[in-house]
Amino acid sequence: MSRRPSSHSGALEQHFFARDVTVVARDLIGMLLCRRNRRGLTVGRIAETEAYLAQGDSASHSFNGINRKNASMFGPPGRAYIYTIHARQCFNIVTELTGVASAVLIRAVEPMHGIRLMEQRRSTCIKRDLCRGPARLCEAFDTGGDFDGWDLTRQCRLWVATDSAGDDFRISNSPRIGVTSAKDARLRFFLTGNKFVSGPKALNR
DNA sequence: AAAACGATCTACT
DNA sequence: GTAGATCGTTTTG
Repeated sequence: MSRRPSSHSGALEQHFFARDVTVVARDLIGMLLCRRNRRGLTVGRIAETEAYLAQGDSASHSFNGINRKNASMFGPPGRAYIYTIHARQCFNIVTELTGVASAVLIRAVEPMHGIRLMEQRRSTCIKRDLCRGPARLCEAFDTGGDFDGWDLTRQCRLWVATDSAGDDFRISNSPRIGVTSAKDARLRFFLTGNKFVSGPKALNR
């Protein structure tokens, strides 16, 4: 029978996120992004991430210091940082110690559960396009700007969970993790050969 | 007040 | 693979 991931996959705790941002970005590959509200439960396996460093990363929103918009990046690890661009949302997870403004952008997840709900939110039935891309997955999971600063370790409404053995969402094949250095010291991580990643660059590796 | 700029997406070849 | 759409925020005059 179908088992609920909330009963077998515990939410990641704060100490998981209180580590080097590139390590967290890599370790998040294969973890589960979970969202629950009155409409139901949606779960996706994290397929692509990107690390934004606290130091020397001109592409990071924290590069020019704290302001009203990016304040969550300077807060405790394990919180959400949600940014709006092109009238769309991007979902980040704050890492390292409080005051160290690093974060991991979730670029793509593989739909695992609640696909019907994702299809409704996204207005498409093309599974590959449901959660491929940072703004698309935000729409599929209905993670609006309200979640900026949200504590993702509480296992409530929106959280990140381990892919613990025995539940319905276990990774069947050992994921091969690809790494590519990008400009401005950014780092991307993704499952090689996974079709649920956001761009052709990742697909080709 | 106007223009330029994005951590993007869709549609189409 | 890429042209065109998109719109809030920042920069410019």
